[in-house]
Parts: sequence; structure tokens; C-alpha cells
Amino acid sequence: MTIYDVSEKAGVSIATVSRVLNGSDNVSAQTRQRVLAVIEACDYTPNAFARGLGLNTMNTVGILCADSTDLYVANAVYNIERELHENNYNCLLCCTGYNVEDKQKYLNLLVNKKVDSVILLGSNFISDNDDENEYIRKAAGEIPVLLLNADYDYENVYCSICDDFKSTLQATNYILDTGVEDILYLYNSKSYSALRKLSGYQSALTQRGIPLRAEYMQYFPGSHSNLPAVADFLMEIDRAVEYHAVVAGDDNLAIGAMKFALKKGMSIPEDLSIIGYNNSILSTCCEPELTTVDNRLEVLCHHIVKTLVGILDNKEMPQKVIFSGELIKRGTTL
Amino acid sequence: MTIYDVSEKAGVSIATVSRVLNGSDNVSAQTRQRVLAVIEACDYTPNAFARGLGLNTMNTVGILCADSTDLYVANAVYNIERELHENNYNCLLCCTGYNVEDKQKYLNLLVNKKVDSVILLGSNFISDNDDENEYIRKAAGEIPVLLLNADYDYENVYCSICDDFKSTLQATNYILDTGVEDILYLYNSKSYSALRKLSGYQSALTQRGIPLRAEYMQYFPGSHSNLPAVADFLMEIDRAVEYHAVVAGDDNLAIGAMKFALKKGMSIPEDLSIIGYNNSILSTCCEPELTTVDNRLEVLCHHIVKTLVGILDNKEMPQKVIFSGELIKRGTTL
DNA sequence: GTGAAAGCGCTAACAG
DNA sequence: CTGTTAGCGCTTTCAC
Repeated sequence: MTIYDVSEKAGVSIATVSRVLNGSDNVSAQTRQRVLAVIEACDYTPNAFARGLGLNTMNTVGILCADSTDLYVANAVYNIERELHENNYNCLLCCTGYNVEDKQKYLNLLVNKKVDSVILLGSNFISDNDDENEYIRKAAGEIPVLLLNADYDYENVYCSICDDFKSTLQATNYILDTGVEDILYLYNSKSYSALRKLSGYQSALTQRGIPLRAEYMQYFPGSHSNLPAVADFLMEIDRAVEYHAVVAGDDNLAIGAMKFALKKGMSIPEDLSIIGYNNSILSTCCEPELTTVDNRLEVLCHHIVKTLVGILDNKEMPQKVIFSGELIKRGTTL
Repeated sequence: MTIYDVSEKAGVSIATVSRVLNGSDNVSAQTRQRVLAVIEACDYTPNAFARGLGLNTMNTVGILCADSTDLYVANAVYNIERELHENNYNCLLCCTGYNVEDKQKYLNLLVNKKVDSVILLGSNFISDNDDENEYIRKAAGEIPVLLLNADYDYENVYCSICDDFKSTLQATNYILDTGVEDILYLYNSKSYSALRKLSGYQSALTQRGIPLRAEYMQYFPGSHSNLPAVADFLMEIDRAVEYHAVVAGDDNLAIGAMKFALKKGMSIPEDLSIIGYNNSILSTCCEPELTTVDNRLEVLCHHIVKTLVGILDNKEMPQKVIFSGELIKRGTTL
């Protein structure tokens, strides 16, 4: 069933059918009725590929992420997809893994598939070595590139960011205010966003005149999905450093710290205060429940979709928007 | 830059360009070289829409799920996407929510967008009331429909299932073997898969001559993402029923039960044994770690993709495959 | 308000 | 081995 069949049955030209299909005004009520009746009767739907070829779009946007099972990413995907759908766009989801070349290939693939735009989830898509960002600049030459929680200044690249520096600064200060000064910072990523958090931690200490010490900033090299491994890691470094609080780069690491405390027989928060990041489901599954930073994911996602839709609608949109996180105080802090 | 431009610059016809593009043998090495050089030089890529129109496929498959943030679903999406990508397919991800009409609309949309096939994640897409499954039958009339953990017997519908009945039977027996007989079954869904689990629980009891009692099968009406709410729910029904073990429909509910135990001052597993389902990250975030059922998600996903690729390759594929889960024994059982 | 016809960029059958 | 040409199904200008 094609537009020709419909036009024939309705006794009109294909142009007219196309017009009623696309809601053009230039069709008489009668003709429209007749055409609609045929369409209805035949259960006709226009061929999406032909439409794509003609209009040069299929209303599709690509979502790139390293790992969609990451709790933060999974939430972002969900929020973005639902809102994009409301705006009549569909999502091509791509899980690239953390390898730069794979990311490049995948982004390139999406551009070739002619998505209208692409959203990159997480700052791990931006490298410190700007040569490695060439693939992003290239993509931005073709379609708008939207970044969630990554900062990159370039034409046709738009950033929606939560101020991780400020949030971590605030979280660290919150602990400092309780009188605890020996705070371990535990992280698992060296992305832009991750390093901003680290900076926030450092600034908080520095502002109070507390010297920074390398052994208090621990990088966990494994996967943060392996919770017991995080605890084991802390057990290993236990002789080298003594601390009474940990600020973690995400909730997973914080839970690892809780498991560590339990093994050591330390009570939380009396012996060890802990603050996570992301306000994920993990923060309510433990006991006591985790004090954590809500990084306003819904707001960010809402904004990113709004921006995207605006751009594709040829409106002028801000290239960078920064929101503030919020400390959610629960049981793991004094 | 189109195939015409390339053909012109290479001094050949578009057919020849198309041939080298599609790896046809009928091109001399020289000509191929010349064409490839031009393609390289111009950074030419064929127009995906035109290609789609000609071939009637864009190598896209739709993934439908109610909620991609659900831990089980998130894992499924990830595994399927990665494997599909290896087979040169891309994924249109759709989060429908739990409303039947929305599911219908969304599935219909995908068919109209001409995806090659569609994968439905979770048995909540199949209704007991077969009238509500009409949209699935209709879709199956156009493209292969693959079901993850749902059972539906229909032409062009393929099911990959984990035997939830058996797993839950086994889990329940495991507790019964420790001498505990008053076991609460806690569930949160009435999907096919969920009811199979319930059956497994019931069978285990019945086989041992233990009478079934309605108050021992509790349906939690809220969202299983709200862990504290699960605990509160158990507190509420606490006067009505006394039990020393809970078998839960998923890890979330099990964690809720753990929180409940803590509130009540019951120790796990001495006073209360608990078994979850899915072997999600939640099962290792708690203390003690959760005994749970691994429902072989990776295996199921691998199989579903293999089936899908086979079907689209016109191979004969089994319409239903059933795998067995595995009980992962950890700290919440005796 | 309606129709004819020219693309959109590619694939594939057919002819040579 | 290579070129010609007829679609694929729709949108959109341009006449009438």
C-alpha cells in the first residue's frame, strides 16, 4: 500500500494525499474526508524511508553512553528518551564502552545514519587531550552535539552541566563542619566531571588551611559495580592512611566504603562519615541510608531535551547551562 | 556529495560505485582502487535514507521496555545493544511505561518506522486478557517479535525465557530444607513471569504438604524502586502474619525486607531468611549480602540476539527456548 | 484547491 | 567487468 494506491482509490493525485497526510491547509474539507476515509480503510501508513529521503530526517536522535547499566546513565537515558518521545523523536541508543576508538566509530556511525542530533552522556566522552576530541568536532560539523555533564566549548556543541565542583566542595565542608578533618576522597574516574569533584574536595580543605595529602586522594582502579572490590581496595590501603570520613565520587564507591567500615568494625557515622554522589537507588538500600549529592539529573535531562528541540527548530539556544547540585542529608553523616 | 559525484570524479558509472560500496566482486582491481581513492578523498558516505528506501531496511531493531531504569531491564538493554551492534544492527530504545495503550502506540510506531524486528523486554508486555495482546499479533504480522522472559505462542513471535517457576521452587525448597516453614512470598508485579514465580513458591509448599495461606503471599502495590516503602509495607502487615523467611520477586523487594528486619531488630538470617531474584547490584550492596536467583540474563540476551539475527537471515530458529536460573547462595540464608 | 512532474540518492536487473 | 535505466515512495514546486 503506497501513496499511489491511496490516491487512486480516493480519486485524487498523490500530491493531494501527501497534503492531507502532512496537514496542509490547501485541501478542501470534502477531499480531505475522502482521502482520510481511504487511509483509514486501508490502514495505510507512509513509508518512513521514503519520507526520510524526501525530508532528510527521520526524527531520530542518537544517545551515546559508555555503559547504560551505570545507574546514573540508566536514569539519564530513561528521562531523555521519554521526553524526546513526547517531542516526536525516537532514540538510537549506543553503548560504546570506554575505549576512545569505539566511541569515535560509533559517533561516526550515527552521523552516517543521519540522526538529527546526538547526545553524549557523561564527561568521559571529552578527553583532556584535545586531539582525541576531533571526532566530536567533526560530528558537530554535521549535526548539533549535546553534552550531559561535560564541558566543551565548540561551535554547535551544547553543554548541560551540574556543578560538581561546588557540590563536592559543599559536601566536604559539611563534614569539616562536624569537626572531622581527616577525609579520604575516593574516586574511580578521571573524566572532566570526576576531576572537578576532586577539585571541590581539595578546595574545601585548602580553604580551611588543611594541607592536601596524596594518600588521602585514592583512585580505585576497578569497576565501581563490583562493590566488594571497593571494600577490599580500602582494606588494602588501610595501613597507609587513617581517616574518619570519606567523600566518594559516586554512591557505588560510598557503599564500598560502608562495607569496609563494617569489616573493620567501625560504626557509621560515629567512627566514619560517608558521603556519596548521585542519589541513586544504592543510597537508600543501605543502613544507615547514605548522605549523598543529588545532581539534578531530571532537571539536566529536561533541559537538554528542551535545548535539542529548540535547536532543531532553529531557535537560538544557550550553549552552556550550569545547575547546582543539592546535598541530601541522611544517616551516614553526623 | 552523492554517488553521482563520486562516479563522475572516478570516471565510472554510479552502478560501479555502488558495486564497490557493497563489496561486489564484479569490479576490476584497478577500477575499485580508483573509486575507493575518490571516496576516501571526498570522505563520502552513502545516504542512509536512500539506502533504506532501496533495500527496505536500515538495519535497526526496536527495543521496547516499560522502564529502562529497572536494574534488570537496564542490564538487558545493555547486553542486547552491544551484541546487536556487533551484528551490524542499531537499536531504537523505547520506554513505554506500564500503560497498555502507550505500549500499543509505541509498538505501532516502531513498525511504521520500519524497524527490522522488535524486542520486548519483560513479561509485562503480554496480558492475561488476550484481547490486549492484539497489538503484538499485529506487529508480528509485519516483523519478527522477540520476547524476553515472556511466553506467547504465535506465528513470528519468539520467546527466550528463564524458568522462573523452577527457580523459585528451588529457592523456596532451599529455605524449607533449613527447617523454616513459615515463608512469606513478596511480589510486586502480576506479569506472567511474576505469577510463574508465585506458582513456584506455592508448589514448593504444596509438595511438602504445607497449606497455602493467602496472608503469606503479599502483593506490594507501590514501586519497587522505593526501598523504604517496601519496608514500611512489611511493617504494616506485621501484625497480621508471622514468618521467618521471605522469598521475594526481585532483589529490590528483598532489600526492603532486610530494612524491615533491621527496624524490627531481627537478625538475618537467624531470625529471618531472605532470598531475592535477579542477582542485581543490590544483592551485593547490603549486609549480609543477599542470597538471590541469577536468572541468566546474559545467556538470555545472547540467545535472543542470535535468534533475531538468524531470523533476519532467513534461517529456521526455535520459537521458544527456556533456560534455568541458578541460586546464588550468600549471607541472607542459613 | 488540485494535479503533473521533477527530484531525493541509492540498488539491482538487464544489456552489452 | 561496466553502464543504462527503472524503480523505491514520498515531498514539493509550479501550473492551472
